[in-house]
Amino acid sequence: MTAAIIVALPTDAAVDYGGGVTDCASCVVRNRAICASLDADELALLGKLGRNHRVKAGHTLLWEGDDAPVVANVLEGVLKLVVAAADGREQIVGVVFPSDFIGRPFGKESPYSVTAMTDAEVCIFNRKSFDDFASAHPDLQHKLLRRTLDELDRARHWMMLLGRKSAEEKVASFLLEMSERLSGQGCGAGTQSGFELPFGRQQIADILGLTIETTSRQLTRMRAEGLLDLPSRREIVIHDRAAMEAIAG
Amino acid sequence: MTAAIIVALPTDAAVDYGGGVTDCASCVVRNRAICASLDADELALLGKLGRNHRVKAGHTLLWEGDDAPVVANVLEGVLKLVVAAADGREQIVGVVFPSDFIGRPFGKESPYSVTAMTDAEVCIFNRKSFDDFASAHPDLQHKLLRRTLDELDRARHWMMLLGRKSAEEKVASFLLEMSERLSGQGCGAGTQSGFELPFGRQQIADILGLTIETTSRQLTRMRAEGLLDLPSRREIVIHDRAAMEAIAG
DNA sequence: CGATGTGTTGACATGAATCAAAGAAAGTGG
DNA sequence: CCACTTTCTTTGATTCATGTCAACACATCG
Repeated sequence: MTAAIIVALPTDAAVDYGGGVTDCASCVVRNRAICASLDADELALLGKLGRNHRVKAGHTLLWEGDDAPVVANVLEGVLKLVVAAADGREQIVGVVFPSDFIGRPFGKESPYSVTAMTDAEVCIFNRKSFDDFASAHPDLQHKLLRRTLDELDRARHWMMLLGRKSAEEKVASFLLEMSERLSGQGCGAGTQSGFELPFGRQQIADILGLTIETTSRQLTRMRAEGLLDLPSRREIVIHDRAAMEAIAG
Repeated sequence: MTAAIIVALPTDAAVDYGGGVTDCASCVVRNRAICASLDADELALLGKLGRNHRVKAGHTLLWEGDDAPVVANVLEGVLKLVVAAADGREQIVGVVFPSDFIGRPFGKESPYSVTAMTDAEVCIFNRKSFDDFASAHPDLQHKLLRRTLDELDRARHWMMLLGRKSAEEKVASFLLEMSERLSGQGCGAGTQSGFELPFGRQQIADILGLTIETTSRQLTRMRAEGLLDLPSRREIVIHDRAAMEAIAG
């Protein structure tokens, strides 16, 4: 199955936490990330602590259980938060997009792994420095609190899906949520009926707590029923949104 | 005086948000709840905003989807956070104990219902007043942030359980977590091997994303295998903790 | 072109849900 | 304290959704 994950260990040399110096003023997520709470002076200060850093698709930024030395803002790309069992089973517990925050402030170790699903760019901070900075800047902390509360709501909502929904309902819910979150990305207005997923079947399965086969079958069936189209491996076009919502429950 | 803060909630007339005036200085959770971040003066201020309130077992304090007019600290008892589907399926997405915080600060509506599983006592705040107070008190907000981050970690960990674990693993994980959280309660040191659950089989099932029958069968089987004892409906005695941990995965 | 990773499809096995009924406990009222 | 009801739990028989195993199809890429 997913042997790769078990093999790779903290030795992964691809992760050094250096990277380019940050210029916050011109940052693409300046107004959407938690940094939006800061004025020019504060931003300059924080900028000194941050380092831009590229992560290739498939590479892991933070390892579950490791001391988590960094937190970061996502500038570009999509990353997944993964909890794994000893035997290799994986559950994706979160997916983060540009302007989202990653890492565990005020905590010793990372409760999950963070892995890039696409090539990504993140703005990294040493955790300790960030913690100190945050403690001194209530507005930043307020933003972080709001974000964390939103994430918690999302996680709990997802718990309902994982614990109580059928495979069909899971897939429908997933497609609807993704169409929303992905369209939030490209500045285009409203929800799009067609979109490109940043992940493959196995990863959808890991998000939904299903196997890749069940996931594939559900998608095929939905296509057969005219609910959607699958123009290519990662593209989805939802035809009948209302029906999809009815199924999602 | 006890100005009813808000009223009118669906069906359940037992909920009015009046209740006794709060005396924070002598509060049982003074040093464990988020209030621990406040000094005497601040506490007095917050105390004016709070009202003690009793909730009978089975009664609901907050309804999913409703405007959430209040937040609260738990003083005594155990409450559940529930997300329900239209057809009645329920998933318990959180269980809160004394000194825990409930409600959704800085948010419009409650993303889940909050229902007492035992007779409970809570210290209630009008949400708006609390939001304002919190915004003016960074230390309080910091505590709240830490708590929320912890809750998020716990929720994500639970997602792994819901999405990927077998019924047997779920029950074992549940028993271990409960034995820890419940012993955290009574000031007794360390984890206890025997404890009394504050909920029945159906509720365990709703926490684990199982049916009541499967839950019951797993417990019976574990007893048959000598892993545990079930002295009464709600009592659990874990005999072989190591084996239980091995099963939990 | 073979080689490799990824997705689809089929046949089959199985864990958990469902349906049904019987037992235990816990209330209730006499 | 005893019948009686109600609620909760256990147990059994059966079904069904999803997992598992296996083969194949389809891209993509040296």
